[in-house]
Amino acid sequence: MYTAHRAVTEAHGLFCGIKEKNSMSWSVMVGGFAKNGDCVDCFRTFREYIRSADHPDNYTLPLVIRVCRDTTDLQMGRLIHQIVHKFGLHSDPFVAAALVDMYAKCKVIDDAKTMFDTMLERDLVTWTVMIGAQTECGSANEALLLFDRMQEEGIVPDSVAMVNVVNACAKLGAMHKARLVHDYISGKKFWLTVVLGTAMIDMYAKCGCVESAREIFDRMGIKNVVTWSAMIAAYGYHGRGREALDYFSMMLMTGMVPNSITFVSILYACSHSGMVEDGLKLFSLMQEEYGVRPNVKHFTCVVDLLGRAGRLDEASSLIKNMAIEKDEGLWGALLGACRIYGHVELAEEAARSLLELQPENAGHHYILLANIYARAGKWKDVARIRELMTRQRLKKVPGWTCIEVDNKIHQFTIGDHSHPQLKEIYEKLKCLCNKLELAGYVPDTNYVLHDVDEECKRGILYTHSEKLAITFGLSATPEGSPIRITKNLRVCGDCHTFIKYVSLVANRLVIVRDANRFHHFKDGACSCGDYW
DNA sequence: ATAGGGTTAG
Repeated sequence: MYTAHRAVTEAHGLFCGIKEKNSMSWSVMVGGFAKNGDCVDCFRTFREYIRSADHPDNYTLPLVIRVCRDTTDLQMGRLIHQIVHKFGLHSDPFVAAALVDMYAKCKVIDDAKTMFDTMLERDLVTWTVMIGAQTECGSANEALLLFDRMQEEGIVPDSVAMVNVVNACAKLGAMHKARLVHDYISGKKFWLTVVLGTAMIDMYAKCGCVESAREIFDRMGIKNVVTWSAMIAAYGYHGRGREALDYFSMMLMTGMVPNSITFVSILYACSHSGMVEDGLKLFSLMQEEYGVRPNVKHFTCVVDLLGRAGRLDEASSLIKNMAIEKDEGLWGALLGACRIYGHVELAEEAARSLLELQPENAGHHYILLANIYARAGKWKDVARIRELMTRQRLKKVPGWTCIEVDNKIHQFTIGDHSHPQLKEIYEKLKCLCNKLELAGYVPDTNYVLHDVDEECKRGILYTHSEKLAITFGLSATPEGSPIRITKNLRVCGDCHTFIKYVSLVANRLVIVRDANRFHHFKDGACSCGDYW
């Protein structure tokens, strides 16, 4: 009773008074601490339990494993896995599912997979956890294959399982697959819970179709703050700031209280649509009316907002005066703005602060800085940066682009020649470029940082994965149908121009999902207003 | 009076 009311101190008092504790009393106490978020007390009680009992039971173990998951304490997780082994409980489906989930959330997919593969009996939850694990660790494609395998083995999914499948589609941005999954959900008459509905909104939005996302939204009887935030975010990253603001007002009118994430979504929406004043107003409203303390993400949105509008000094002083810890994304936003406006000095300052944080994708930031130097014609500095990168063995993350054709996903990666039609595609791309150039396209070799001649630079631009994917898409899909591509990095300026001309010359709608947002290309223009 | 899986940003 006490643990149910989060009165864990009282519960512990009573617990200490019990002379002969059985496994049930231990598990209630451990679970009580776990529910309350007291991970130190939870682990301590668990240790006492192990010491006093002959062996731990399979009720208590999942509880502590879950705490390891929530705190991503892999070390503790592995220790508990050893205990599980020692007592031969690794084939218990409850314990095993908890372990798989813990490994996945700690991003060690190999251990999750080994655990899953060696299990004797897998039930719905175990499969669901593993499907989620693959998505979590960046193999959404694998997740969808697992879902097929699960069905082959006769396991019938429920709505929680479907949330994980829907998430995999969202991560992939695979529209055909999304439609198939949607049909499946409708056909099997799953109860459209708030969570499943919200996940589907997110899926459609991330597959590039806000309209379908909205249809789901409209049909949902019950919506929570997450549902509204997902819809607002969707309009935001599709560059439809006006509608994001409309939905935000509607949300307030229904009496729904926005949270910290809602404000990140709406601020982000403002920045992507260049609605500076609206964004700044919301930033103060958030603090004054809703008592939401701005975190580093909110500040990043505002820096982005100011930076894109060219108000670099305000952005930079906002960063200087803020009282919370600065992170990679924050400085990255400032650096990005410097790139747009060619502000070399501020870029150097941002890059210096950024690199002090020893970021994981240092290579990316160096490249951004090198881009800024290149634009300013400072080739010596470009060379210096490249040398630094070589010395530190920093590599550029290889760019890839995916396109879904006939329910199959084709991936194009720089330097990867595995696509069977690649030679043909290169020929077609050359031919396409000729047409585009006749229409006015001029390749922008400023985006090539290698110190080679103009002709070589043009050659390098040819290999950009989005160009290959689009060329392939043009011939592999019916005339007039939209082309949807997903890529892992941001579109380069030259490819952005290239795609504009494709939409004009081939008369196609091209929808690009990049690392940050969506671009809808139509009749030679892009929805981002060349601002990304 | 005890156990494992789910949604929004970046």
